[in-house]
Amino acid sequence: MSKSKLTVEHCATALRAVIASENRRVTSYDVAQVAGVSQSAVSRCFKPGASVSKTTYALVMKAAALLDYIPNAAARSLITRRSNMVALIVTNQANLYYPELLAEVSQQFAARGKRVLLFTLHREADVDRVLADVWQFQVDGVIAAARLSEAHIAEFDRRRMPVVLFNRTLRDHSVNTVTCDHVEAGRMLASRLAAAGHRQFGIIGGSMDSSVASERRRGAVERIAELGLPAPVVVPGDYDYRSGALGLKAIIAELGGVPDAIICGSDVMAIGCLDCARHELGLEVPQQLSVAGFDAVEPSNWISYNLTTLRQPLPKMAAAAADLLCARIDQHETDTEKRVFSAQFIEGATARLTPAGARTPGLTATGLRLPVAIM
Amino acid sequence: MSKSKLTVEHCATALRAVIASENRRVTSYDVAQVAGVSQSAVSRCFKPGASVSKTTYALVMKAAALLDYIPNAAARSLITRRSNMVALIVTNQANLYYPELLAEVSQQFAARGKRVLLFTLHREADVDRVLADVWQFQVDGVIAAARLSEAHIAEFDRRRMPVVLFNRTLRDHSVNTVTCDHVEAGRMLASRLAAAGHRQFGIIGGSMDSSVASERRRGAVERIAELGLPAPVVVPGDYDYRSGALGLKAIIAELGGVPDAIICGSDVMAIGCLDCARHELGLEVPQQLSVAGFDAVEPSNWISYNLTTLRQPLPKMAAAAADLLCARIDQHETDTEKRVFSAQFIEGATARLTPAGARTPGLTATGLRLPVAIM
DNA sequence: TTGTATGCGTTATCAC
DNA sequence: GTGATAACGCATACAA
Repeated sequence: MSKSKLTVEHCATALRAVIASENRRVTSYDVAQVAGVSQSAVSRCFKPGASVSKTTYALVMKAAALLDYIPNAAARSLITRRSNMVALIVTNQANLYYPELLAEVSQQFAARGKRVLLFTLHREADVDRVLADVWQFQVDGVIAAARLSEAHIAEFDRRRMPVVLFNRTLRDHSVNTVTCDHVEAGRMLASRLAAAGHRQFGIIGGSMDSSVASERRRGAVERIAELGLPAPVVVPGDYDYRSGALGLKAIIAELGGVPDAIICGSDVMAIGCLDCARHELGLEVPQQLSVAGFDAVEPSNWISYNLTTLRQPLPKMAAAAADLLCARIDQHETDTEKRVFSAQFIEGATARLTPAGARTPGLTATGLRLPVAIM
Repeated sequence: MSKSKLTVEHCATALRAVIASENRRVTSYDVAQVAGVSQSAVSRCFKPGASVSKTTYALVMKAAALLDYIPNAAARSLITRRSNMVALIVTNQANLYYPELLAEVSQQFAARGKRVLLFTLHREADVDRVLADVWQFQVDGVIAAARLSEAHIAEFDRRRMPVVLFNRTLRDHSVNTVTCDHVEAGRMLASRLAAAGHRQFGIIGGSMDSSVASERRRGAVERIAELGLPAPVVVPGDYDYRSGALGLKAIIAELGGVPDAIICGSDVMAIGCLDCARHELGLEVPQQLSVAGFDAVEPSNWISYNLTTLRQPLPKMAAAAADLLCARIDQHETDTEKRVFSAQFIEGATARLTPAGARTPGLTATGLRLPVAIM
């Protein structure tokens, strides 16, 4: 062990004692002192592409390690005007039904050197308080997976805060969005079911302020009308298991019989509907009733359900959201873009997907058979 | 509209233009200028219990509103040494199987004026990189719901970083923890099942580095031994649906027959086991086989499963974690405390919970009947 | 490549 | 109650 090394280490431990007694943090000045260089040299060593000599760098890193020095992100953000934090605003609902979303978003940003500050809404009314916090914390951008008003979006603009809406759209506003085409998904599902001969549909929607569920419903209703089928019975739902059972019973009551197919605004409701149909009402699914959902959550794939559903490409959507936001933050991109992904159809086994033909006549509520519809 | 008001508003709009042209942020100096007071007066107005006159306060708030001024948390934290952020370190697994956890923790801290910065681990190996970020971002404390080594905990101490371990314990270390008593839960489950006459157990554990699953397993194994029952067959699992089916088959293979009961380290595995037993192997549950899990995740309550399981009081645990951490942060509490909650038994319908008696003889693999065991 | 000097936006300390 | 002034810890323009 060389003499100079000994000196450096002694110096470091002595300084650590001083720092501890003064009850302050280790700063770049401390490192500079131990390393025998200036504070700016230390600063440069922690900046990726800076011009520092090999020897200075080694000295500084040695001293930093001895002192357990780590740059203070708050102080850095003050001058760089970059906090390397992004806000993720998410409703509890989204959190419960897409548990992967948080992890995906978090990792996509981590890979881009940014961390996620979490803002959960338990009620939509909280949005004002939450936004006030978002401004305070100096995040570099926002991923909003919650319902925001036009006024709120306008505030983002006013504060020049980059934002990407996730599965939300806002007409008449140039704002970055990443969405799954829920209208298309609803249409696709209706088409497939109609092609298999279903005529009378029931639809269990989401809560009234959920744009996702309402778009799915709209797509299905549109397509059913285009195909000239009887108007579906539409009942509201609350996105939960119980809603599925309640919705099914409400539809049967209103229709005075069992429909050919039930389209649910989410998998959890579809599973609730399915369990009710099979275990409470004793209906054979899909022989007497087809049931379909949306989202392809994990349980939809379990043997007991094997649900017919549509999958959102969540990992790709999270990556797209991170890309859009980082482009605005780091490359000062100003053009806005709307990235729309298609849902992927999962056949499952809770819906008949081929025409029943003569093999199983009389399954529809109306007793009428539809020729294979054009998809 | 009074003359002075007009002046203030004009002044504000003019200043906003200047600020925009200089491409800088709105600061407390700007507000002070518009309000006609000093910068420190503005600062005081935004500090909850400060001494400011009614009129000054009104002037400042008016000016702040006109300028869309919000205090900069980064600058504040530099001097107060408080960022009002806490880190939540969580594995992807925990995120997937306890989706409520994130929301609960986030809201508990929001209620205490703190925000959650999210750190997800996709591999345990990431922990070093993640911790480096935790230090950088100057969080006030850490909730760790991931496996941390003794060395890592020691680093928390060294950096004087308050930390609460969530569902993790570390022997020989005085550190705040909030846990569910998983050993007790495992024992409780074994007792109940043994009391109902089950003799031969199979256990599907969690992955080998999951303390939660291993504690549950240990509790069950201990209790089974205490009751003098045959040694259970223990196989590892991976916390996922597929592990449940694989585990069941492995147990049957090793045992050369169907055991009386399977205890799974998590609900998801229990559900996988259940589906395999019923739909692949054609076993009647619970008549031919009892299956139990842990966690009481939402699907465990669905009609198709109605699982016998144990619930962790997650909301209370999240609140306790927030309390402990905030006490250390805000009241500089130095004593450490371990808060242990009991799991709540959920009867469900996938396990026989009363002695079979003479009604259904010969159900056990060994054909022997156990007298009601002492709980 | 390196060191000096300055500013980021706030809170805290002190006189007044 | 109010206003000047000094930190907080870092990055950067500039001179050397």
